[in-house]
Amino acid sequence: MTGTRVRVRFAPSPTGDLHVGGARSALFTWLFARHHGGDFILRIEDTDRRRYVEGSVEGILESLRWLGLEWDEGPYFQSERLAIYREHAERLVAQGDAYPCYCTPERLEQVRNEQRARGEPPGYDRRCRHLSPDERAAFEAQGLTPAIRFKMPESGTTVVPDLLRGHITFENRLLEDPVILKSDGFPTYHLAAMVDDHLMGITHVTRGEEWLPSAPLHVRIIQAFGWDLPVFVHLPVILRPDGKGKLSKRDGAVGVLEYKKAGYLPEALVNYLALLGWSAGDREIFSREELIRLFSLEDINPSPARFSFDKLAWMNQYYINHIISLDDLTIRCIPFLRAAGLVSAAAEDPASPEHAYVRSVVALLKDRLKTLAEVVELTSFFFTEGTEDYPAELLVPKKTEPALVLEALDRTRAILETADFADEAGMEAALRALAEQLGLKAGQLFMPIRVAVTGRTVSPGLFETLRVVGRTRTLARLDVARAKLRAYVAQQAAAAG
RNA sequence: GCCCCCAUCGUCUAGAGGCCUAGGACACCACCCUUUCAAGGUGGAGAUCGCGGGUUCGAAUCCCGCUGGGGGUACCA
Repeated sequence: MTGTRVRVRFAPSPTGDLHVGGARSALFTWLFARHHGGDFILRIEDTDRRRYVEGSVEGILESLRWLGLEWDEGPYFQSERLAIYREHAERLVAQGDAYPCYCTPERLEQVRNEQRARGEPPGYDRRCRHLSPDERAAFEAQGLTPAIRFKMPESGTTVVPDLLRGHITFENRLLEDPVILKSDGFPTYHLAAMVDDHLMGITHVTRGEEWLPSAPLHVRIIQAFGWDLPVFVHLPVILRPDGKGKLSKRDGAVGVLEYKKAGYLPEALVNYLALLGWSAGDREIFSREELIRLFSLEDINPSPARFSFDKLAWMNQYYINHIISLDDLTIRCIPFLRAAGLVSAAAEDPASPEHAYVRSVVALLKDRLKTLAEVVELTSFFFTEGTEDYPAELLVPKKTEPALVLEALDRTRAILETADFADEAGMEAALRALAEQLGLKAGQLFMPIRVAVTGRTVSPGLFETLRVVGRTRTLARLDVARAKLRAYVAQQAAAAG
C-alpha cells in the first residue's frame, strides 16, 4: 500500500442516532486518514428502506461535525446509486458468479425451520443455484421478481487477511450464497459496500468486528470482480459497562448528541473514545493534533472494551477544570444558560457587560463543573434577584441555636453594609473576627451566610460569591434570611411555651 | 448447535523472552489542604498476567489444549 494515497470511509446506515460505538469507528478511521494525509469519505448506507429512520442522516452529520470529524468527500447515498449495483450484480450473473433466486421469504423460513428440526445448521439450501433452464422459465412466467445470490464455492477455504488479527481461514462449505441484490432492486451490504469501496478507491476498510463472519463473502465477491483486496481492519466492538453484550440504547446515554445535550465537551468524548481500545503509552490526555500524530491502526487492541460512563465523566471534568480556558468555558456555558432563561442574547457578545458577568460567575465554577449543563443548576442564584426558596432550618447549622444565628446574621449585615465587596480578604477577616466574638467556628458563621446568599448549602467559595453577587443583592438576601429566621424563632418559642 | 474473534488489577490499559518484587488512569479507602462542594496533594488496597501443558538457561510476552467472554448465523446493516 505504500505509495498509494490513503482513502478511507465511514459508512453508517441511517437507522437511528450515531452512537458512541459508531463514533469511535468514525474517529479511528478519521485519525488514520489525517495521520496519513489521506481522504476521509462519508457514505450513507441507506439500502434498507424498512429500517430507515427519518432525520437520522441529519443527526449523523451533526454528530460528526460536533465531534470535529470533517469529511473530505460525500456524503454519498447508496440509494442514489441503485443502477450501479444492479449493473454489477448482472455482471456477476453473466459471468456465472451469481444467479437469480426465486425463493420467497416464506420458503426460506420453512427451510430453516426444517433444518433446525433435524438438528442441522440453518441456511439456504441453494435450490435456485441448480435450477434447470425450464424451471427458471417457469418461475419467470409466474412473474416473480428474483433476488440475486452470489455463488460461494462449496468446498475449500477462503482466507481473510485482517490488519489486527492476521489471516483468518474460513471453510467455504459452511458459508452460504448471500443475497446481493434484493427483489426490490436494492443491493444488500455485501454488494453495495464492496462495489462502493472499490469504485471510491478505498484502501483500508475499517468496520466493526461484527462484519468478520461475513468477510469471506466479501473477499470472494471482490475476487469475482477481479479487484484488489483492500486492507481489512475489523475494529473491536464496544461492550456494555457490565460486559454483557454490545453497548446499546438500553444501557443509558449512547447517542453522541445526547452527550452534547448533557454538556459534554466534544474534545473529552473524542479523547475518551480514542483511548477505548487504543493507547500510546501511559499518557491519557491528548489534544486532537497529538492524536493525529500518534495514531496508528496497528496499535488498536483487538479485544472488545467496556464503555465506562465514570471514566468519561472524569475526562469531561478534567477538560473543563484543566484543559480549556476560562474564556472558552464561558462561551460554551452560555447556550445552556440561555436555554434556561438565565441570560439574554446579549451575553453571546464577548464585548457585552453581561458576557463579562457570566465570565466572572463561570470563573468560580471552573473547578466544580462536571458538565456544561450543570452550570445552570449551580449558578442560577447569580442571575436572579433573590434565591430560590429554602427552609429556615437550612440557616441553622448543627450545634448552633436559631437565636444565635439570627444575631450573627444581624451583625453580618451591619458589617457588609459598609464592607468593600471587591476585597474578599477584608470581608473574610471581618467575618472571622465576628465568628470569634460570637463564640462560633468560622464554618458555623459562614454556612448561614452561604445559605442566605445562595439559597443552598453547596456553593463556590463564600467570599468570591459575595464579591460577584454584590452588596445590593447580598443585603436584600440577608434581610430575607433574617425575616425567615425571626419567624422560625418565634414559632419555636410559641411551640415551647 | 455451528462458525469466527478475544483473554494483564472491578474497569480502560502499559508490556512486543530477561528492564516486572507487573507500571499508569478511572472507581474505591485513608490522610493533608479547607468556610460547604469540588479541585489539588500524599499514601493505601487491588492482577500468583483465566487454567493446564509445552518451547527456552529464562515467558505476561512464543506454541497447543481447555475454560470463559464477545460476535455472527436475514431479500438488516
